[in-house]
Amino acid sequence: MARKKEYNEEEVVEKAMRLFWRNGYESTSMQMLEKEMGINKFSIYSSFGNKHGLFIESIKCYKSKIREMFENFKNASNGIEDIKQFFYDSVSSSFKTDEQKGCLVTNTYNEFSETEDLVIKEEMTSFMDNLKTLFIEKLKTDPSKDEETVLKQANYLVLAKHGLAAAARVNSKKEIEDYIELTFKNL
Amino acid sequence: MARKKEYNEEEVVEKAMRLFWRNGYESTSMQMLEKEMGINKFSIYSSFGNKHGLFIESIKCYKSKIREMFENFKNASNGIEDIKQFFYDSVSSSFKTDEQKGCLVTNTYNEFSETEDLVIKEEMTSFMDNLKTLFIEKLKTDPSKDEETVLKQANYLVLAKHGLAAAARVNSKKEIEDYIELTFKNL
DNA sequence: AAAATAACTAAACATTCGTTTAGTTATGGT
DNA sequence: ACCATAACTAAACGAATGTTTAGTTATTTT
Repeated sequence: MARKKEYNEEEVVEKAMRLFWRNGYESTSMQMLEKEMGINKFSIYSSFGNKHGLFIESIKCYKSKIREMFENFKNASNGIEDIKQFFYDSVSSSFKTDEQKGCLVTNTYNEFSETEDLVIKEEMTSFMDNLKTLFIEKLKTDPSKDEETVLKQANYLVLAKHGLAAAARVNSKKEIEDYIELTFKNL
Repeated sequence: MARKKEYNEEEVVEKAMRLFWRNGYESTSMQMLEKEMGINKFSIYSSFGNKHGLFIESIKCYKSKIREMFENFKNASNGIEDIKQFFYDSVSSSFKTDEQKGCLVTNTYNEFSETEDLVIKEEMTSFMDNLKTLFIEKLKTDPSKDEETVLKQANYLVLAKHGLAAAARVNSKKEIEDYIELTFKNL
């Protein structure tokens, strides 16, 4: 054995994740990552292979960060009201850390949409699919809704979430809240 | 006087605009632009100064392309039904040319959100503000709506349009249509 | 027809990108 | 205590970026 790493991989990945979130993949350079992560380029490369590997790891980090939020959402038992709360939560969390822009998933999907990067693409669509599945689950708690309606409304909510994510920084908090209210008015 | 230009500036700008639309600003290189526009780098630089200048010109081109659509929308006189039609139109136009991804405005706003590029930023917010103004105008045709409701619903529609733009390629046409239906259900 | 000038081509430019390499420092086991 | 080895620093790498320059071609004016 030999010398120990002077940094914690999980910690530096989280820092990278936030930087990627702020700037997107292409606009985040290795120099910026070096500074933000507080470690040398060599260390980044020996820990994560290359920039792409670091990004994948950042996505995984995001995933685990978001898992808790999803878990809470999943375990709640007030149907549509939970979805609504989820909307509010996701907004307030992106207002809380107001450096972050919108939703990492939406941003990343947009940036990689023209590439052939299937790993990234599948990771992103899996995020969206999971969300849709949760919405369906919640909507099903209302027995008066037939299957078609549930699916329709779930798709609607996924798209509404997209709108929220895309506009979370350009619109005011009040506008966002009004939007959520109206979104749930006829569900 | 001397030699004439062998290309039409308007034509090549439109080609540049479509390329920027597909790839975003950063991911579109001068080499790609050279090929797509069909003219030499030198010609691009002598006509538009630099890459940024060409992009500004591309935005102006987009603006004039969209103006017609906006004008039609403005002159229609069926209130909310016109807004709904506008939603369908903007979706079908982005499905028609399925190379284009979502909405140029939303994409650009996302890409430039972290920069200090005020020219671009203002150009983008002006697009959004114009849209909101039109929505307000349409919603006002219903005398039963008070001013607050109109404003609230206009904001709602702007955000819904965002969601549509962000998800126009990842979701199926049917899902998009259902989304539009539900969006207008309680307006 | 010749001179002037603007538009063309293509190569070179400096800079930045992601990545690698060479050399140093620190820590582990024997 | 010493050697092996892993983690560090910093400089260099080639490729790609946006931009400029030098040199050629074509068109207008006199």
